[in-house]
Amino acid sequence: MVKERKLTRAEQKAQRPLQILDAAFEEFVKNGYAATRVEDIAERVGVTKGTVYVYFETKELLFESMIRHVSRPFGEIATNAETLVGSPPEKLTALLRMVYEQLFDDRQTREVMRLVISEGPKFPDIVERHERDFVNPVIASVEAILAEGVGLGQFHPGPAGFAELMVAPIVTVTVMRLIFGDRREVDKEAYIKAHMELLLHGLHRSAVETA
Amino acid sequence: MVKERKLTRAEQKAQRPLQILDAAFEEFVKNGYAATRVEDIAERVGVTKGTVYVYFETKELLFESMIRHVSRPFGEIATNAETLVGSPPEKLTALLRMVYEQLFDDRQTREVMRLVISEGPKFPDIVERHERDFVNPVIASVEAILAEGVGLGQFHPGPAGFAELMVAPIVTVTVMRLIFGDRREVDKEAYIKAHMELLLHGLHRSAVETA
Amino acid sequence: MVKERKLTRAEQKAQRPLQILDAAFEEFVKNGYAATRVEDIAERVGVTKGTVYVYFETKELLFESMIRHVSRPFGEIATNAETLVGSPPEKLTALLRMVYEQLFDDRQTREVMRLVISEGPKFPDIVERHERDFVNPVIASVEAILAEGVGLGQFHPGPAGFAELMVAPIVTVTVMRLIFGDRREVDKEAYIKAHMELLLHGLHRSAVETA
Amino acid sequence: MVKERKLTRAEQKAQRPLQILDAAFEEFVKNGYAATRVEDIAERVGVTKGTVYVYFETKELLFESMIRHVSRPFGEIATNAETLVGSPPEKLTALLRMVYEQLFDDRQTREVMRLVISEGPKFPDIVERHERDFVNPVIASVEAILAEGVGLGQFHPGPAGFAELMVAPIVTVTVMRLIFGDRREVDKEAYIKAHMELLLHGLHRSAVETA
DNA sequence: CATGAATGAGCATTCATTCAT
DNA sequence: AATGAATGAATGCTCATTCAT
Repeated sequence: MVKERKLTRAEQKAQRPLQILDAAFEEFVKNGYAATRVEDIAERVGVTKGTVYVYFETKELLFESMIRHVSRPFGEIATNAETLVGSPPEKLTALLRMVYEQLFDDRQTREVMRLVISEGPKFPDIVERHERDFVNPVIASVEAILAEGVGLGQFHPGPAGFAELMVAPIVTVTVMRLIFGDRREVDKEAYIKAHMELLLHGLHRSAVETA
Repeated sequence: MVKERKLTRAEQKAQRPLQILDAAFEEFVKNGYAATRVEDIAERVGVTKGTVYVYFETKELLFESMIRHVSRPFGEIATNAETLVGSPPEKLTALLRMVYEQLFDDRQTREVMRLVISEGPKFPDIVERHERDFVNPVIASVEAILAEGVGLGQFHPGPAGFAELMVAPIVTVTVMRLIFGDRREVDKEAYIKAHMELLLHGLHRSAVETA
Repeated sequence: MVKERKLTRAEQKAQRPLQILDAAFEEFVKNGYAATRVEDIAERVGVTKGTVYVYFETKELLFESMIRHVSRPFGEIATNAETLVGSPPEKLTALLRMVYEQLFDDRQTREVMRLVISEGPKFPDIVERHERDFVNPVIASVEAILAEGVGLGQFHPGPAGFAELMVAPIVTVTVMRLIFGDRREVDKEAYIKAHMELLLHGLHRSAVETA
Repeated sequence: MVKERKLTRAEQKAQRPLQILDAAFEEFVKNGYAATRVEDIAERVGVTKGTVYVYFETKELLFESMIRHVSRPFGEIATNAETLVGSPPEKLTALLRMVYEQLFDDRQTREVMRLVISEGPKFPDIVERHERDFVNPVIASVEAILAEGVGLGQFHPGPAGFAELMVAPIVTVTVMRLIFGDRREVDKEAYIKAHMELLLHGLHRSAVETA
């Protein structure tokens, strides 16, 4: 309220599309594409249906714009991955922490994942975008570190062949959060610690023990 | 077509609900709950809209019945887990193979997972069922083996504290299959092998090497 | 239950149409023509929809048959009216008591009146029947007595010109019963007494007093 | 048509609900609640189905609104009754003339009576409203005059105990008009005159004669 | 006769979209 | 830009009616 006073008319108008996109995110996440009413999105912003159509031609385009809108931060991971320092295990640990933050902690990214799963068949574009902007960069970053580790003789080439395995615990805990919400809480730090131990040392005691 | 002649009225009638459930599965999977038309389900069976309502009172009940219908095989895993023999690593490997078959290979279970993710917020019942009939049994079976391994001094208590970590690669590859379909094919056997190696030995070479 | 044992198959079958008509009466009265489901009528008899169609071609014909069925006793009044004895006031009193019994006390006749009012526009036949079998005979009987009374110099020709006036209190209390059910109970005997006094003596005290 | 040009959007909009209510009255009267199609109401106004739903959430609410709409003038009788002057017989006569105008002459009120009779079981609210706004005020007004007449020694306490008896001829002729329409025309003035004579003097000649 | 599965026309209601103001 | 009245196509659901068994 106080802030809004500061905005000029012009600024406020410039905000409209963004407000609509944010409202659209909430509604589409709550109900899915088909079950969401344009009117509910408008209501959430405090405008009428017609206004939404001033900025977005159709509900489909609004949906796609919204996905693009909330997908913005995705690309950063790849960039940041390049700045990591330390040994491969250290870099891997650091990178995976970034993925936890991005995928598990960030509600928007998490819910985009739900929408990609549920609306993907109807909106191939968002699947492609998700692959290009999120999956591929993450996989590439992980692979780079794995390759380095293998090159240095620190990582086994076997499990290192599938970057997906490294991020799987993150994907899984995220999916469970999508499905069960708060009903199945996890001790995040303990989970991450166990995840890292598993990655680096495996379950087998003899292996580590003798090290 | 030829077969149909053989069916008596009574037989045909007994088939109807099953035919409708199967058709409903296909349509709900393709479009999601809201975007699926009862008429399309009927058409797929070769009957008219009204016939669907002879067997299912509402679209919602049809959806829930369909989920129950295709969720039948879930319980078996827990039962079979108890019959496993061998060392904990062997049993774990065998169990995870069963999960691969159930979750990754079986289209119905895979698609139920999609529906649980997308329609869960609207159908809390299917989330509960999925937790009770699938997630919990699998987790419990894995935990039993992990506990045994820890008890025998073969498994580290650290990573063994989270059964989710063991199945995470399966969940992840399944989710990716849901999202990307055939676009991102994986060499399943190589993936499973890497998965098992990772679980048992970890990435770290020194560990294994020195063993 | 016990009674039914006595019925032979044949007898029971002969009953079917009557049972259906009775059930139809209840349902049509409860919901009106349009809002009544043939299935509910069948259910009330303990048969299925199809059975109703064995005996009645359409819902409309069933409705009309039902009206005819429950309208049976109407004609009797006219017959009985002719057997009345006594002075015109005595005969009028006796006749009106018969109308009270027929119209106000008898649930079937009362409810037929409701149906004539509500479904008359759609079923002109039942209006005609009601006029011919009920209204006209009653009016004619009243008129005959009034004419006799006027002829004998006992009744004023003025009010005696409208037989409707004599039965109006009965019609009115019946309509109120249809509308208000038990919510507005009347002391029937007191009402009839007041009705008769009004008819014969009017409200005006001077008139009676000086008599 | 010509007029419409003159209406501004705003004016037209303000008219819409009223137009719809009027159209609804005609259709509901013609067919009853269940057999009336919202689309026919819309068509009568010259708009489409959807427009009706802009103003009325459901068919039921439209029906109830319509009843309220056409029941507006009911309350006036009670108010006007208080302004009557003259002797009790004069006041009674004047009051009953008002009831004739309201109930018998006014098509809307007459048809509301039909709807109360036919739809009352499904819409208890309209029965209550009819009782509160129409029946009770009329009865109360009549009773006040009767009480006054009895108090002045001009009316017999017997028949004066039931106000319903005084209005019964009006109710009856109205019901007959509902049922038979124009088929059974009455000489209204002669009927009213006979009605009044009956009320005040009764049928019995001796009574009046000797007065 | 009786059944009940199947039909299909019908209807209430919803909602994305348009457009005059 | 913003509104919101109006549209009309769509869709869930109902129910009178039919007919093979």
